[in-house]
Amino acid sequence: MAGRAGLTAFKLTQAGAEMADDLGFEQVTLSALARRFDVKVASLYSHLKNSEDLKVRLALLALDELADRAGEAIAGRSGKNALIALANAYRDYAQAHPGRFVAARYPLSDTVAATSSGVKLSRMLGAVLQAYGLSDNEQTHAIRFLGSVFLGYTTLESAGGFAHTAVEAQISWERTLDALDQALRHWPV
Amino acid sequence: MAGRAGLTAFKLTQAGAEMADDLGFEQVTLSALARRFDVKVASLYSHLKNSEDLKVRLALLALDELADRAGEAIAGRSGKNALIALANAYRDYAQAHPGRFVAARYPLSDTVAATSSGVKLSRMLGAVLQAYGLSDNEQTHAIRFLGSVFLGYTTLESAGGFAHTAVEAQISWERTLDALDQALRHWPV
DNA sequence: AGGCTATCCTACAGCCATTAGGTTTTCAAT
DNA sequence: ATTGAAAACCTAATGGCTGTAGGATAGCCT
Repeated sequence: MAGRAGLTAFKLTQAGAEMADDLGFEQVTLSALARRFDVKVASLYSHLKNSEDLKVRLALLALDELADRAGEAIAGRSGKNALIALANAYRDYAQAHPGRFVAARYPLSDTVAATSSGVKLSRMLGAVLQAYGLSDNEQTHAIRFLGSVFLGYTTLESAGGFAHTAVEAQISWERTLDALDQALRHWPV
Repeated sequence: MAGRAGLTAFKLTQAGAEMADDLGFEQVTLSALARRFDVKVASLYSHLKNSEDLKVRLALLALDELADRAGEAIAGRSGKNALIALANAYRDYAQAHPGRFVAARYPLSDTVAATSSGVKLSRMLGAVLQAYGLSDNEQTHAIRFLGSVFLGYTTLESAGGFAHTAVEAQISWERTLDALDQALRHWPV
């Protein structure tokens, strides 16, 4: 026997995130995680409340990482440049970490969601929108609009929804960003 | 004993769709379905290949229904009116049938997807876009853009993503549609 | 050294999916 | 009306996953 595995909730979450990217979010089970650490499943319950707990941790990790990248992307930029940088960070993350990206959409309770990096992300969208000079209420509408486009586009793309047409996805993405900028500059009061 | 249940793949799919809307797509299991028909699980295998088969059938059913409603919505309309009608049909369906709406996003194989009503839906988007006079290539980009917005917005809304701000979701939706129309009318060549 | 505590274990129970192979109902053809 | 095959449904068994209860043990602290 080679001593203890030295498990932590964090290590488990980290490993789960890697598994999610490699095998898919739905393949991340406590059983698979236990196999990976050469440990019995029951042992995981010392570190995780249950399998739901693991999924929530994965969601929070993904939101954290996503918010970090978004923050770096918009640093020192504003206006359309900031918009493009944030959008690309979002899309790049989804492509580099498909499993984590699915995890980021795992439904969280209201209280957990309120303390997640999801709100950070939402505030960053607001920061990017500053340059477009909208009122507070309109900014909220615009944040929802932006969030919808980012989520929808990356979801469709990562699900292979664009793979069947010969038309380049990269161009579609550029058009999408241009269209967004256009819509924001002429926001329908 | 009260005779046979008279199962069919269609009846099972129908019941599964109702269960999805009532309890959530992920709660639709062969076991639950068997309980509902007061039948043993193994009996279902005479009608369904396996549980994956059931999920695919649910996805196809949902895409079918969605395409039907979208088709009715745009009949006799064009331009922004058609866009709004299609968008509302999409959103209404997602709200009325949350479980089916999740099912509609269940990943399909390329060959199955190609024969699904998803392509119908995509062609309807193209039809709506006719009024905006885009080239063939640009229309493909615009279809992806529209699909992204519809999917993203309804996903966020049905996941309760807009419930925390006091700002009305209905207004956000109207702004979103106006913004879409704006972007399409001034499509970035 | 002794003891505490976190860590990890065995054992068990429950739910779900799937397969193999048997029984019963239905229905069409005699 | 009988029969015989196909369809519908069943029992039984396997294996994977989650979760709980309670026991053993390693590492650390005094």
